[in-house]
Amino acid sequence: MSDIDDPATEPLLGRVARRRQKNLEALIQAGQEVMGEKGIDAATMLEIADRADIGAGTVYSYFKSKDDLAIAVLERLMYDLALRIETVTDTFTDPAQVYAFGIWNVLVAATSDLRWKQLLNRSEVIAEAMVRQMGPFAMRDMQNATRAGRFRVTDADLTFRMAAHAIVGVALAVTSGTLPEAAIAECVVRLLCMTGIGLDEAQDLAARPRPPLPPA
Amino acid sequence: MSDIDDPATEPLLGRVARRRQKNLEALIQAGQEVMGEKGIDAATMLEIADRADIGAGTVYSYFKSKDDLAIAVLERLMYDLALRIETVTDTFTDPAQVYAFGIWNVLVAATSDLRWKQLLNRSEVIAEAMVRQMGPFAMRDMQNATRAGRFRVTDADLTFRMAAHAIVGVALAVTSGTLPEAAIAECVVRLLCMTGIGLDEAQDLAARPRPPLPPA
DNA sequence: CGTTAATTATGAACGTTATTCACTTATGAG
DNA sequence: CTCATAAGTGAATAACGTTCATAATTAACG
Repeated sequence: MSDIDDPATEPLLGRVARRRQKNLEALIQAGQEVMGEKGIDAATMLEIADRADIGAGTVYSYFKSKDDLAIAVLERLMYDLALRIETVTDTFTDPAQVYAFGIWNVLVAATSDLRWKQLLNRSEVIAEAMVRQMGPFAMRDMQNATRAGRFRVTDADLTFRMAAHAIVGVALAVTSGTLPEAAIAECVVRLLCMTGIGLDEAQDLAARPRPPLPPA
Repeated sequence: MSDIDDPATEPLLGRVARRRQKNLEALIQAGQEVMGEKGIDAATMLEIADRADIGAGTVYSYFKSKDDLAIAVLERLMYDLALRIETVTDTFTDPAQVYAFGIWNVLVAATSDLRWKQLLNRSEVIAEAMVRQMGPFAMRDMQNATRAGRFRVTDADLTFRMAAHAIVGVALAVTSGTLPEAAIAECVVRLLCMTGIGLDEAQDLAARPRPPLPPA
């Protein structure tokens, strides 16, 4: 109690912090696996904890609740996809096409990736994760396109939030067979319409070729 | 076993059928109350059964599961609102305005009716109920407006499904304070854009006066 | 090194709640 | 009145998220 310097949390960043980081990653990874296999509700905290090789109670020192963990899992999924999309779109010249390419690929991922299918049943959670993680990218693209005179977006936040929920809804309908796969293309067109670009231009945008995404 | 006529289920419609009908109504009513007060998840089957004056186990002879009951509750809510909207719109002459008025009022109900707020947290359930109960009305309106040359909708089912999910998403954001009340108007504009009508006409449509709905 | 205070991990125990089921009650036909 | 069937009942069950008393680990300090 005599030391003058009080570095507070500085010396705490040793083995503990490293293990904590590893455990956190293991938990998100395990959560993604189990929830992706059985769905969020059917996934049990015990199985996730086991697969992450962590005690059942310990999970709660990383996440406040099961929903909290689910949010982290989904946000990770969204962020990873956003980055993969980004690697392709930063070669595009038309800002409107950047946005179009983005939502198209999100829709494709949501309907084809097995992991996503199980997660769609908690629409509000997955849509919220999408807004938080992909929103910044999407809003930037919409604003760029608006500045370039392509889109006419006044509230990018609202517009993308609407798009995110619509995407989840359509993905849900497609994976459950209520809507055909072909609906994806039309969905993209309609989401582009929401930006104020007009139907004809939207169809034109949606018809552009789409380079493949880099592998996950 | 001698009677020639075999009306099958005809004689069964006596006291039993009447009680069954009453119980069903009581259950949906009680479900609406309790779920509207505490949310779907926090509502317990026991409280709902009690309030409907029905044994806890008996509920399962009316609904396969809690989710099933929630779906029935939400579909009832949607259908009632659809009918109330209908009483106003059947005096309209512009078919595009009929659709615009409808989505606007759904959005208003979702953000102002206390009961709805608690239910929004199960987005996919409420959106699905909306599609099932209001979809037929909305699709008819969109198709009318398309025939009249106002909208340019090719897949009304898809378009309204997207709208329903977007509405729920926006309502969720407004009630949670993430979006301001003013977002409702802009949301309506963007949903109208999805019909292919173009931004300017959409804004014009959204600015039209809206007669009040009849009381519930 | 050994000691110690504090932080983190553990998994058994808890409480809650949707659902089931053995049993009772009500109904309508003969 | 009697019986067979359908409907109702609520206590018992099972499952799972979460908590908590205890144990292990850590890093600073003498």
